[in-house]
Amino acid sequence: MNYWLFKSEAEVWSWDQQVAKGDEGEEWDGVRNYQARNNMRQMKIGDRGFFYHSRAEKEVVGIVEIIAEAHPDSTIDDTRWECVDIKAIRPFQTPVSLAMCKQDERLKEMVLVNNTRLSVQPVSEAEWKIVCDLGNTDPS
DNA sequence: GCCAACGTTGGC
DNA sequence: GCCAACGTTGGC
Repeated sequence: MNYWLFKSEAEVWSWDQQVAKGDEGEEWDGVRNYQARNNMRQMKIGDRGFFYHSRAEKEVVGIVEIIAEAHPDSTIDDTRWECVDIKAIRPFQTPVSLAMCKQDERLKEMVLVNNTRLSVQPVSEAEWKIVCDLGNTDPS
């Protein structure tokens, strides 16, 4: 299984909205960046991801699961752009802030810390466990 | 609200 | 194919 991280501004698409979608989940649409899209193309059903609120909160707030692999983005008439579908699995007991990640020596290689502009990123298994641990949250 | 970093566009 | 100009993201 692979691990990922999805960024969203809470004003645009929040964790609460994702949770409200339940098991049906929702398209992760609107990505207009090739690196982010390429990451989504590598996702498999059952992969897990962090849900991160950028800009205002800057913290990991929940865990999601990939429920549909890359398909054309329904919000644009341009075949270049694809997206996956995700559903909420569980919220973080304690949100893990960007500042916490930056302070943790073990996370200094994390894409979140080093490439702030990438909106869909890979997370290593070790990083996954560390962040879940920091958030007192079940990593499974 | 500002601005640095980055990605994309388009003229040449 | 290069690179300047521009637009957007996201941390601070």
